[in-house]
Formats: sequence, C-alpha cells, structure tokens
Amino acid sequence: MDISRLIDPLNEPQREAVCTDSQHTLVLAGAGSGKTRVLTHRIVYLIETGQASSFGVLAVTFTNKAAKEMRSRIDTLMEQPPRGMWVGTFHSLAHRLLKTHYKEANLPEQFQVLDSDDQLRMVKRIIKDLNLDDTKWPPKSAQWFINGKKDEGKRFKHIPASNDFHEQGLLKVYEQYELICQQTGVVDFGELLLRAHELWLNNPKVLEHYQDRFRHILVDEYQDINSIQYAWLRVLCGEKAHLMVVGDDDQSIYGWRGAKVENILRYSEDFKNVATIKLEQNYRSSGHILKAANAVIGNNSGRLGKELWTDDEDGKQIRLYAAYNEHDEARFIAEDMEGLLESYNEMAILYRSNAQSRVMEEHLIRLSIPYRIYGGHRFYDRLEIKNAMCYLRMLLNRHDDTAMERIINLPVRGIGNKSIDTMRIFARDQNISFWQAASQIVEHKILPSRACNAIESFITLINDIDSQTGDLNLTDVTDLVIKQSNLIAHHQKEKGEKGRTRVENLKELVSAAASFNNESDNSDLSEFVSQASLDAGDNQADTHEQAVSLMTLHSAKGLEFDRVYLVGLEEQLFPHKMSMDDPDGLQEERRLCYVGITRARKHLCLSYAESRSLYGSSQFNASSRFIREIPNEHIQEIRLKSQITRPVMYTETPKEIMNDSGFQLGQDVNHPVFGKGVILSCEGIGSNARVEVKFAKSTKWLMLQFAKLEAL
DNA sequence: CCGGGTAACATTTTT
DNA sequence: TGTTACCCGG
Repeated sequence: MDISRLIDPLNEPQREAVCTDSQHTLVLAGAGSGKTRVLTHRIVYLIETGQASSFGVLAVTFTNKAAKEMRSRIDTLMEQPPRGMWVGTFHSLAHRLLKTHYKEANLPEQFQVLDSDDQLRMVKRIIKDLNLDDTKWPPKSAQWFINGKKDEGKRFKHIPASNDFHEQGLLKVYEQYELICQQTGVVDFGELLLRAHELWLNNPKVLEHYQDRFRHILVDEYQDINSIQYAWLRVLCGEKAHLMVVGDDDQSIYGWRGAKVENILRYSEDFKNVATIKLEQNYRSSGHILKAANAVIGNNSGRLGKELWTDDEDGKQIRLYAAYNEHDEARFIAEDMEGLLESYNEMAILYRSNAQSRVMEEHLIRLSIPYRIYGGHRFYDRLEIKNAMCYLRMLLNRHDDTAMERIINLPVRGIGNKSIDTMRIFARDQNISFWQAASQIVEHKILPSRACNAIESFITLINDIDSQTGDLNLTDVTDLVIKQSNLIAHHQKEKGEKGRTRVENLKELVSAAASFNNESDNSDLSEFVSQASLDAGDNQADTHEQAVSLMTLHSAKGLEFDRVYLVGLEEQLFPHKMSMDDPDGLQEERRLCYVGITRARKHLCLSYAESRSLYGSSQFNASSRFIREIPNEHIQEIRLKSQITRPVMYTETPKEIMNDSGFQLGQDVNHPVFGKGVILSCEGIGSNARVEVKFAKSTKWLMLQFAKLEAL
C-alpha cells in the first residue's frame, strides 16, 4: 500500500504524530498548524498500514460541524470510504450508545433528548410546583446549577446535603428534575454523557465489548473537555486502547462552561507512555500577526509552551484604529471594507459580546455591504420549528409531557391556562402523564364541557395524524404534521414579515426531513427528532452569497479569514469586566484574544473606542491591555481623516473644528421633527454631507441637504 | 386573544 | 439604550 500521499505533504512534527508508535500521544497543535490534517491523516495511515481496522477507530469532536468535516476529509483521503468507523461528537456518540443499550441504561426505547429550551421550561415548572420563590431561585440559575453538576458527573444522590438554605432549594429542584426526566423518558445534554458513563460502569460486558472494539481513539479539541467527558473517555480507553488527543491549551476558551484545561495539562500524568508532539509551524498568518499573537499569549502563566513560527514573510503590520465612539469605529470599518476588491467572504468582524454587532450592522447597511451574523438562534430552536417538532414527538411518545404542554393549545383551540393548570395538577396527583390526564378529564367530564371538547379535539387530532402516518416516509409525515396541525394556517394569519418567514421555515423543515432521509438513508422518525436536538441545523444556508462575517470571538474559533477586524478592545469590554478581576478569568480572556488574532491570514485591524455607549450610559474605558501587550513594531496606528476630531465628549465645548457640514461636533441643534439634538459626527462633502445627530429618543444620520437642521 | 405598557435584563455557547 | 418577557385591560 502506497502511503506516500499521506506522509509527503506533512512537515516533520506532523509526520511524527501521524506515524507514532506510542500508545498515548498528545499533540499540541497551535492555531493554524494543521491539526485536522494530522488527525485525518493519522486515521487513514492506521487503516492503510493495517494497524487498525476502520471498525476499531473512534474519533471524537465537539461540534457536529467538526465531525462532518473530519468525515469528509477522511473520505477524500481514502480510496474507499471506511466502514464501521465512529466519528462524532461526545453527545452524538453517547446518544448512539444509549439508543443501542437503552435497556442497560434504564431508558425507554424511544427516549428523547431535551434541549435547553425544554429544560428551562421544565425547571420553571418544578420551581413553581415546589413553591419556591422564583426570585430567589431564578429558573435560569437552577438550570445552570443542574447542568454544572452533570458536567462534573454528579447526580443528586452524589451531592452531600447542604446547610445552605439556598443550595437546599437548588438541590430539591435537581432531585425533582431527575425524577421527572426519568418518568417521562427524556434526557438532557449532560445526562447523555452521564448515562453513557454509567453505562460503562454498570455493565462490564458492554464496556468490554467496546474496549475490545475501539483500539484507536482520537480526540479533537482536547482542551475543551469537561469532567464527565474525561471520565467517559478514561473508562473506555482502559489499558489497551491507543489514545491520541489533539488540542491547544492556549485556545481553551470554554472554562466558564465546565471545560477543564487541566485535562490537557495533566495528560502525561494521567496516561502512561505519552509521546508529546508540538506543532508550531503556522501555515495561516503572516509574520507580524503571528508575532503579535505570541507576544500576547506569552503573558499567560501555566502554559505548556508553544511558540508559533512561519516561513511566510512579515506581511502587513497590524493596524490599530482609535475611534472616538462605537459609531466611529463601525463607520471606519465599513468604509475600510468598501473599497476593497477582495471578496467579502474573506472578511470578518469579531467582537467580544453580541451587543456590539448592531452598530456594525447599521454601518454596513449604510454602505450596502452584505453581511452575515453567526450565532443567532439555531434552526431547530426557532419557535415554529420547535412546535412542529413537538407534534412529531407526540407521535412517538404520547407521554412526552414537555412536548404536549407546548402544543396542546397551539394553534389556539380554546384550551386556556386554567384548563392546563387543572390538567397538570390532576396529572401530578394521579402520578400519570399529561396525555393520560387529558383522556381521563375528558372521560369523566372534570372540566366544563367546552374545555373538554377542546381537549378531546386535541387528542383526536394527534391520534388522527398518527393513524395516517402508517406507511408514509419521514418527509411526508412531516409535511402531514405541519398541515394537519394547522400550524401553517396559524402562521399564515400572522401579519407582517414574521408570519411569512415562519411559514417558510416550516416548509424548510420538510426539506430538512427530506435531506435527512436521503443523506443518512434513514427514515426513522425518532432518529430525526433526536438529530434535531443534537444538531444545530446548519445555520449556513446561503454560504454562496458573498458576505462579511460578523461573530463573537468564541464562535470564530476554528475559522480563518484573510482580513479580520477585531473590535472593542477596551478594558471592561475585552477583557470583560465579569472576568477581568479573576486571574483565571483574565487568562481566559487573553486566550480569547489569542484566538481572535490568529484568525487572520493577511490583514488584522484592531480598534477601540474612547467612548462607548452601552446599556444606555456612556463609558470611557481605557484601551485594552491586550493592545499594549503587542510590541510596537507590529502595529501601525491609523489616524483619523482630517475632518474628524478625536475624543472630546459631546457635552463639552468642542474644539474649533469645522467641516463641510458647517456644524461642529458636539453642537446643539434643533430638528423640526425629532426636536433637540447634539451633533455626534460629520462626514461627506457638498451634497453628500451628512451628520450624525443624537436626539432625545434616537440617534440618526441626516443628509444636510434635506434635513432642516437649525444650529442652537 | 391581542396589544400596549412596563419592568427587568443585558458576557461568552455547544450539545 | 434596546429588547423581551410578562401582566393587565379591552
């Protein structure tokens, strides 16, 4: 077998990693050093040299996207697509295991996955049922508590009773929550991992089977692994498996949700015979950018220590723009992009928090620059989609209370809150499911006849749909559901753009079902519903359209662009005020900055605003310490064009700077419609001259030739 | 059932 | 400041 095509394109450390004989391997892969390449080549290498069969390979990632990417890259490397190989996220693998061994895991065959939305509803209800004050125990934080515990691998029974009154409440919620999940046969994300781990521990035979099978286990993004994922992996590996983990301690940015960098730092202690390989040659960014990244991350302590280098030239210096407010910042970027011939697809604006995107949008729209915001709600999280999915869930399992509660009066069929309350209490007292409660209430006419009729119509509806689905395929079932349930009609009645998009989304769901049917050759409804909760539902519908990408630094991890604008580099914002006082928090912020810088291939532009209005009030923050951590020789400061002034609060008397608008920054003006305002900025010449004015209720850009502005 | 008014809220996010 | 969730009145 000729493996030169696998080996030849690699550099020395990459090759070492791909060909290692070591049982355990830690690959420290810096940003842009080719880690996915190492992982995929390694897998194909193992198979083609006969060291592993494809059945014996397990590769774990964090996101579905990464799993998909890995799969397709392996497929292109291999002469024939490998069979029986497991590639997936921790969650999807756990789900698969639990589906197969549902009995051993003490789950119903048709158990469903509870997404965070459903989870929150459930927690809310429990808090209410327990008569807990939801101001003292906000559902969100109870949810956070539960998930945190599960990420640590702790069930209610593992947690010692607490003296703290507040924690006692949380524990009660947790206890009740576990109970209800078990009763209704639903499993949340953390539970998937927890159960999968317990499956190993409680069923030695099952464990043994998988230990025998998976002799080669590979894990991507190892720095992001949490306690329960680690535990699961540790048990599966046992003594025999070969474990290769790939990660970068400098890119650990999910500590706040349970990821433990310690796992990567401790790897050589936890496993024996570890070969450590560092990938430090970077193939992505030019010199200045890389050196800046090294300098910044160099301020962190406790690193495993890597220093990226490149064969590439220094390239362009990093530009630094000092804006005087967030509008100036956004305007500068939009104008900077406007004249470029590069493709918009190769540009990104990265920010620390989502709230920053709006101003950017405004200015991009103004210059008609197409953009796409990442990290919105996932397709399957949209209201109308969730509703439709709940109908599907009801077909699978009538006792899915969460689903039923959501759709029993949707579209409206005259079952009011009072009736639902009665049903809920009835169900709880009798210890039966919502569905059973509904049937009995109808049967014994416990509610007024109008309500009973309505409830009965719901029961009939579900049964009717169910009886029609007999030999239909998945696509047709979905289509049937959205029509028969009247969801389409319901949203069609909604006026405005909203209703239209909702109807479109519902139709999109039918095509999603169709493609699930085709791609995975699977028409199992249950699988489809599970996949929906485990999959983000690919947000990137129109990737082909040219557009600038806007996203948070977190969601930028793993991506790269020719031209990156890293904005809002101000103390309090980045590093964020919630994290900066804690040393670990600050280090994580710095890693985030490192991630941001290393996203850029050729151009990086940093910016900060001297004044930023956030949540109503203006803040005057110092520029971020991260800027100062970059040596000067890599930075080129950009000064403003002559007609625009620097800082100066608008409330103060502005400097004597005139521009083509004839107005001064900070000047008070009056507008016939909007009333009194203050000039924030001016731009354009002659008939294009326009000013930005802050009025009492809004801030607007006005064309001077049209707006009848009066100086005060 | 809708719509308006208003109080509370506002890192980061995948599964 | 802008959004959103929730409450009350019509």
